[in-house]
Amino acid sequence: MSDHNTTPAPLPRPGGLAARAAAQPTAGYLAGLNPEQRLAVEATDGPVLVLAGAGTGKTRVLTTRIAHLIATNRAYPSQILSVTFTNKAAREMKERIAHLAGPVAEGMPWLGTFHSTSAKILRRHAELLDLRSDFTILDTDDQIRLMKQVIQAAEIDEKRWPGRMLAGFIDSWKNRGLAPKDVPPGEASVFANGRGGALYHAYQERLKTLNAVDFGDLLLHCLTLFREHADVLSTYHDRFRYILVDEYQDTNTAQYLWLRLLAQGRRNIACVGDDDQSIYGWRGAEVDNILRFEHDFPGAVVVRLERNYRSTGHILATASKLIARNEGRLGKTLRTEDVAGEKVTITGAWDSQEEARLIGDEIESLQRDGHNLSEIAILVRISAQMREIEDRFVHLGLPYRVIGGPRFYERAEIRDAMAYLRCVVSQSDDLAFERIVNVPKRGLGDATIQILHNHARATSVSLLQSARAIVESDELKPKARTALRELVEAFARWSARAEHMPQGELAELVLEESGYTEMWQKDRSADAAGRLENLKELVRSLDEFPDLPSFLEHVSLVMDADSGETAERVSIMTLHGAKGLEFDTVFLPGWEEGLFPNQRALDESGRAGLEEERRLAHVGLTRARKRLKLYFASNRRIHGLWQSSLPSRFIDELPEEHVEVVQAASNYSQGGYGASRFDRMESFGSSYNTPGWQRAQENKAKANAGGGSGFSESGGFGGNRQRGPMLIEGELTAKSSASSAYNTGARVFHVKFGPGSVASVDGNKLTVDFDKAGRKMVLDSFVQRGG
DNA sequence: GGCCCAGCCTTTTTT
DNA sequence: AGGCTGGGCC
Repeated sequence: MSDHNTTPAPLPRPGGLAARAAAQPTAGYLAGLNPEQRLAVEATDGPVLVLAGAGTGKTRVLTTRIAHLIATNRAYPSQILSVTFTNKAAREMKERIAHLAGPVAEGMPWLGTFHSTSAKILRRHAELLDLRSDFTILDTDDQIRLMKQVIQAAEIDEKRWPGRMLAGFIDSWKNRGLAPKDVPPGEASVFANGRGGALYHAYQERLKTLNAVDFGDLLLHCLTLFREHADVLSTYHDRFRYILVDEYQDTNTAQYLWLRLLAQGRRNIACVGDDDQSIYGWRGAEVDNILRFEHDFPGAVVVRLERNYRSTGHILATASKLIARNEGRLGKTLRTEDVAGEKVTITGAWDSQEEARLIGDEIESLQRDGHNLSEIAILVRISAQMREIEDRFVHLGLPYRVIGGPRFYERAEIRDAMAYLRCVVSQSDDLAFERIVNVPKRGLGDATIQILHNHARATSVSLLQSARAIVESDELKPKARTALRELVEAFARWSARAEHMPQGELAELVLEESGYTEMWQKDRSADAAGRLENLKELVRSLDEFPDLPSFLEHVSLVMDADSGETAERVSIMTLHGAKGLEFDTVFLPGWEEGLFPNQRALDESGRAGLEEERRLAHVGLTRARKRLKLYFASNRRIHGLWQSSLPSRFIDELPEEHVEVVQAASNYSQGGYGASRFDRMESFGSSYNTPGWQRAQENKAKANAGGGSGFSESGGFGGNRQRGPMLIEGELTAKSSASSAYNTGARVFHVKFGPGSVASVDGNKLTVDFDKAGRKMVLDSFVQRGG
């Protein structure tokens, strides 16, 4: 261990727990750890990297380490910063610490995700970043809507340059810790013919006006805070005696910088991860962070956990052999003391429907043998694969559950309801207001919203405030005006009620009075009932929170609702979704070239993409405890078209001695390509005679001839620039003529009503006698002098 | 302003 | 094939 670590300052004893630990030289919580695990727990000071292979007790090490820090008096629970990626992981850790160390875990205020921890820090120092401490956190949906507005305001063709694409660029910049000014000019110009950087800038300005941040900002603003306010950073250095990081291989650059700034203080940082399970490169994770750890944190202790407690011999050997093909890895050799168990099976099917049939049959037979359905999982590469499997299971009456999919809080009805509540809480949440202003339909369409926007922008107020002013005028037609007035009055009423009413009850009232519930009650579509059910569930969950704002914070950051359902069902999920889970029996369908490894990953990231796909395969294989069953189909429908496909190269990479090729015993199979294929896997082709195989070969030849090497040589966005550069400056702040007070008798011009004379003035409201339209009440921001 | 049709695009997913 | 978006028409 490095010698330059500061010994932690002595702490007052946090009571009974410490006393207990001091009394017993070998504390109970250390019992049962293997030597490596124990080292990982007891190497408390200085940087530590724990390379924890699949199933080697990673979470156990993390939680025991925390218990150890507390029990040996090294830190209070509140002095330990512990970050995870997902809420699920954070929740699980909390539970396990509570189990180990008792209720002290309740006092771990700094155990959370990168994002929730960042949000907590930002709320304390919001003013240093030009934000109010009640800033809103936008989700992806809000983000994209805002991007669209920014793009439109810049008069860029939104068809050519969609908001979602800009969101992608900005997201990846934020993942790399780049503020608008830091984006390399070359990259910034990639979007919208050179205007990407300006749009990023404009987007950030809009966020600031809205007092809002997006997910990326949570980290980015923290970086700014830490860098520009050394005094603030040093208070966190004092506070966080120990830092722990879960799934370190998934950190992106921004998170890495965030950690490094915080770890500068005491250098007590322990990162746990597995480079072989890094599967989020496509969203900015840098495997390099873990590969470079010893370089970044000199003197680091590296502990390898290689004893696998999960899988039987054949399964583990298969997974190890596969992942050994990767070059960019730190290298671990997993071993088990478990029995060899069943060999891994590989089954070839004629097509994806037969594949689904075979899996269904296999599961039914397992079920007959008394296996628990909740110990069976089917892991697919892409969600689209789920459908055929689900169809088959429905047909068989086999209970299943799809994990992942659209999350509760992402459903439209929940987001609508949330938008209502956000407006009740905050007068200035324009995005929320815009979302629900015409839901249910009130006859307030684009035209009305445009008027609201114009006034809001001209007078620097929020949309809701703007609406309040406009209903006092004749700007809108009577119908729209009445509708808007009702809405404005309703919000005033609800906000007043919010003070004293339990939030569940309030939500119910809002949904009722706004007509939102009624809208779904009247809806004849099949899922309307489910949506109403979801709304009820939302109202129920609201009451679990002390107040509305804390509920809203929870929803923005903890966007998952664990249904907690434990009924006996087969689980179907993506390989990504399966990380961290384990099952007795795992089915892995779709091991075909193009699907897995996924062609797009190969096209976009080349060799690195292939290695990531292989890691994904490794994750899939290591989810199984006792039984592992791989499948490939010779024909699969992709985007509606039947395509023939070759078995995945990953199948060829599996060790023969641990794998058994199963003959698909179905009538639909055209022959026994399965069994023989594996025998001759080194020499593709020649002796195969089944139609499927021949088709596959033809297809392969065609693909090769067609220049489908997969690697695009261009790297260019050049070529298709058609429009010249446009003006960028000032597009977002189109202030209308600076209007202040008009005097009685002044001549004014109104776009809709034409010329007229001011009859009287009341603040920003003018009564004007229009030459043609007669007497109208208008807002001064809508008229110009003259006429 | 609202409804209906046509065309588009399709990985993986968290916060 | 299918779900969503955008545009055009009433």
